Amino acid sequence: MENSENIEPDFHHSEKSISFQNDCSLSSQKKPGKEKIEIKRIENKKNRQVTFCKRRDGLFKKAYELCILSDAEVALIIFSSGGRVYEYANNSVRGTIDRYKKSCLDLPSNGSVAEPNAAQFYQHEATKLREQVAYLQNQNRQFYRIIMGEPLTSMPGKDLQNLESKLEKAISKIRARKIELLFGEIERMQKRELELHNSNQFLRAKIDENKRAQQHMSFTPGSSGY
Amino acid sequence: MENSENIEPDFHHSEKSISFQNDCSLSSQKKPGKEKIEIKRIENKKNRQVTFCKRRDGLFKKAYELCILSDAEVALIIFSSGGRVYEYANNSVRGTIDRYKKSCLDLPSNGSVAEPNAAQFYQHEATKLREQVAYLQNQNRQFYRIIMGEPLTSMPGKDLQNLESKLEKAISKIRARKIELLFGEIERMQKRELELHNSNQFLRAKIDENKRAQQHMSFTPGSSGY
DNA sequence: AACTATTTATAAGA
DNA sequence: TTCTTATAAATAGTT
Repeated sequence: MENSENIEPDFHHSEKSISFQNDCSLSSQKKPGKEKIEIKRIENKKNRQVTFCKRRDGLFKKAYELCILSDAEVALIIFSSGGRVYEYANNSVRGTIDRYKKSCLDLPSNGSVAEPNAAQFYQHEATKLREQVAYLQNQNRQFYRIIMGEPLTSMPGKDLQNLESKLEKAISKIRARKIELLFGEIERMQKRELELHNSNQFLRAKIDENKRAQQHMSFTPGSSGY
Repeated sequence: MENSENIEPDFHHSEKSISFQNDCSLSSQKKPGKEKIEIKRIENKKNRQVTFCKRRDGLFKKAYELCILSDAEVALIIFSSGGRVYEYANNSVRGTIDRYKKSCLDLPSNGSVAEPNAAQFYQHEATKLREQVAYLQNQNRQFYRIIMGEPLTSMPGKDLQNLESKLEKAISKIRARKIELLFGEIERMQKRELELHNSNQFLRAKIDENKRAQQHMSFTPGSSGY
């Protein structure tokens, strides 16, 4: 289509790899971009829909592979933003949901809780949610303390260690990101410099042209001769 | 990561491209293997377990991204081959299952609802708690993202700077606290040492006393002394 | 739907 | 368990 590359598609990869050793500055605009995206809601409706389909299928495939490779049981329910439902299960969605409910309610003393009633289920869920709330509140408090400068008394040594390493990682990440931004800035400036240089040359040429024109004028005022 | 290839790209890739034209039998074992696998049950138990964990996490991540990008609602239930349950949902597993049931129009998990009032009560409570969880999760979002390793794209440079310094302070604080704890420990140990020392002296005194008493005894046997 | 440059996931090794 | 690294797989933007 666009290039002669198509003649030998088998060597596509070796050809591609050669491009790794070269600086891309000359050819960076040759190929259309397929870029990293950040994980946030896609505003364009069409794109969102397309991405939904692609990633939904990808997710189903991964779920399938997990089942086969690891001998697991999976149920996956997806509602699109338009409200349509898609499902995957290696056994059956319903069966896996039932197993899930049982696993939530299972009591070691009771051999078979055939069909736990709804009240028990919601009660259990409420308990879980309360735990989650407690956890989140605690985390929130910790965050607040750390950032806002309250003392760290009462935190066990092991948690401190854990937190320290997490923060270290966060800082590394921040620094990497800053460097990335700096490089972006440099690139932008280089581009701008090039633009200015070009426009400069253009202007100089223009000026020279004007000068020459004026010289002609002064040598041959009012005349159209050589 | 990708740039690290630049160290010896020529060697690496020329070898690879040669392998296109040659039989691989001589060099196929040169590189440590990271190979394509076929999708079938992994027989080695350890490998199966490791693969399960990795792919489970990958699946959760993909599910999360699908939710955010495409504004979808997802519930994902996984049972490992060992029978442990893992779940992911952007809202709540239970809520999404309920929605799923409704969308199927005939998936009553329980034919007869034994205690509708109790169930309603807990369901209401669960709903409230879910709201609270959502609120707290939102409140914690920044912290969670940073600490749990989500990307920092989209954060302006100034915020990054700010965050970095806050985390730096937090780390200093953590280290100070750790040192404090260490000093506390040392102090405790010093105190303990002193106690032991004192008790030691006391015991020595006691022993000396006993010795002297025995010497007196041996000098004046059968006598009550003075 | 198909293509492909990139990014992301991950199998194996340390 | 966590990190690394080579490779396979997924996918974003185009056509």
